[in-house]
Amino acid sequence: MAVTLKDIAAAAGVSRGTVDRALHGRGDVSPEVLERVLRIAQELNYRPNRAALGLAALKKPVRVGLLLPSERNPFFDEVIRGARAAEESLSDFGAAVLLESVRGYGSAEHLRAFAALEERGAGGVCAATVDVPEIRREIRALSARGVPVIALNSELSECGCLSYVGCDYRQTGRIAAGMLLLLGLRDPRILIVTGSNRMRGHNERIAGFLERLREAGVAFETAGQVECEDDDAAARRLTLDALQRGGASCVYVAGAGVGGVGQAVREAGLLGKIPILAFDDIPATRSLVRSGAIPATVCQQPFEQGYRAVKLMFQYLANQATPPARWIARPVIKIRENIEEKDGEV
Amino acid sequence: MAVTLKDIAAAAGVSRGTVDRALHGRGDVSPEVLERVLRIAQELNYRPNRAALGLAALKKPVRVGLLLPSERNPFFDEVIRGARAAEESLSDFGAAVLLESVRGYGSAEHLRAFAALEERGAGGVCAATVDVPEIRREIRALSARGVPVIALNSELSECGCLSYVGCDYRQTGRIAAGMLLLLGLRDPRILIVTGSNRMRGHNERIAGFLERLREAGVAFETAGQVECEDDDAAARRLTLDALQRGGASCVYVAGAGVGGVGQAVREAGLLGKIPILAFDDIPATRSLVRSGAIPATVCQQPFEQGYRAVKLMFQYLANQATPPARWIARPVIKIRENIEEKDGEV
DNA sequence: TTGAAAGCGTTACCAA
DNA sequence: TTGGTAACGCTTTCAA
Repeated sequence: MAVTLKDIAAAAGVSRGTVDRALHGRGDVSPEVLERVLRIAQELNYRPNRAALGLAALKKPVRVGLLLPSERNPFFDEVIRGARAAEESLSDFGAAVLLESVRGYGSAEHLRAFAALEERGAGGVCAATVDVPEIRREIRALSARGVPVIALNSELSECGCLSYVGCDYRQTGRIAAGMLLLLGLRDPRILIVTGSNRMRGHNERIAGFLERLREAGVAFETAGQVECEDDDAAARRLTLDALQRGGASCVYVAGAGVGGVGQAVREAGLLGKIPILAFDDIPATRSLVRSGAIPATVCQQPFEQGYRAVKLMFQYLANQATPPARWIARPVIKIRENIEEKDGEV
Repeated sequence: MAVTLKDIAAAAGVSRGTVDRALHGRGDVSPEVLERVLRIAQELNYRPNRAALGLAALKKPVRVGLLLPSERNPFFDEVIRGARAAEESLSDFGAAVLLESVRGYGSAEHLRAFAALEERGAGGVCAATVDVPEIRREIRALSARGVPVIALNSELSECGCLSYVGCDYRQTGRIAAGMLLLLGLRDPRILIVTGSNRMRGHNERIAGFLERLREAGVAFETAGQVECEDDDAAARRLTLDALQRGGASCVYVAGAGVGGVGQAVREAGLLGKIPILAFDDIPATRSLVRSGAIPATVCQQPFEQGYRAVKLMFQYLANQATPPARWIARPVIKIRENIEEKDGEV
């Protein structure tokens, strides 16, 4: 049978309340008692019972804020599903999720959303936001006010975040390169379509991709790099233009806008003739995988990310369990034969 | 705030104990009270609180039996890791796992292991066993005695199992075919190495593989099919023989014995020249993926399977939550670039 | 057939 | 600085 507070109390000759205060540093405890209790807890390898923690936590429910650029963004819909699943499975422990859904990555709107979450009583916030000074300042201020922040999906530079939950973009780029290698293209000529040069994740995906190709000693060259601002219309225009001018044998899409890229490749009469490598499992990639235009897409488990972020934040708030500095989603390769598998059984 | 027993008791004008008995059909409850309580619970959408359930369940701990052919089998080591992880995360709810590890698939030994688990007080058993009459009879008998069984990793024909937790072998075969298609081999000549023609999973993997190739309209032919009894030495010998005789441009390994296959391909001077398609992430496949001999291996999340089986069984025993008839692990494609990712964060 | 109460492990509040 | 106690939601046992 597991060691309980009561066991420690008995061994230390004090009451359970005192043990509780000693272990959690709340309230006053005399130095001797403190030392004794901590030592005994250590020796007995005390681990608090989660069921009991949960039951007790019901008395003061915890609200986890969620800030996502999820307006009209199917990727973040999955993150939300995961967060809701976590809410559901933690609701018996007193958890609730507050969602602020914004459109795009404008920092003014993100700042408003942070304020709204605090206003609504969030005890902590999981945020997929932008790595700019004004946001970092806000996060530092929130943390100082006792509202910790977990960076979700987009990593943030030093700003006191509790943790990063997301993928390793460089690594997913390397995996995309691995799939390209399997295709066995001779001397590939690669057109790179990125979302934005300001998005760290997109840059890392490109760096990882090229790094791996170089490592493998492939005689590749690039047929240019275009920036589509994650917009399908721009992606279509720029890709078509580049294809007609540059003659690529392969397109690498580091960000969104895949639908536009597919359209351009079709208009150039190259659909199914040159492979498109892309990321994530969203309707646009999914349909191109089905048609064979995308041989493989490298996904990052958005459901899991949402689930994890909420769960880690809750455990921190309710049980003061410190999350790992980084929780990295395992990359998932999807091809035509497994693109229909659905994610998110928990 | 969620609806509690107390709320129902108040609404029905009875005590909490009565509500409990009514909802769970234990003890005597008058028809009128029963009807009233059930109706109110329904209306209020009552969902028992898991933390409280867990806390109360601590009083009578639940033991989940685990029967695995895991002696000298790295695949099942992962299943065990998953089961232990589940035990750990459920230990605060009164769960314990009893492991019986056997060598191979001999039904006599499996029967002994079933008996041992019952003897040791297992309230339910998760078993990776063989689909033969004497085993099915034992499972029926166990179930009748109130010890339910979940089929783990190997599906069993009708024998009253509570659930099947494992992969869809046909589907993983199709995915392997998908990877072969991506490689773009012209008119592939495929040597099929199976573990055993008596293993349903192996047969299904072959069927799915061939089915998908046919669907895709590939002009393939087989360079024979050999049966290695999941043994490396046999696999090496049979593969070498077949390669020298038949001249395959690709080897498909449906079961274990991959290490032997790799050895044979090397001895035939074909390592890295003809692709080997295999399953699971075990040391043998892993090292062949690293060296490039296996372009891709299709894995079935053994950790998850172990975790899931134990968790479902526990929830059934402790909270009478009926598990789904089938819990199918999502297949995972591993190539050189993601073979080092480690599984089993829960 | 029903109700009352104790107990599971933890937290939080009030009194000493 | 400490101890006692009620409370969280559910199960179980004992009395009525």
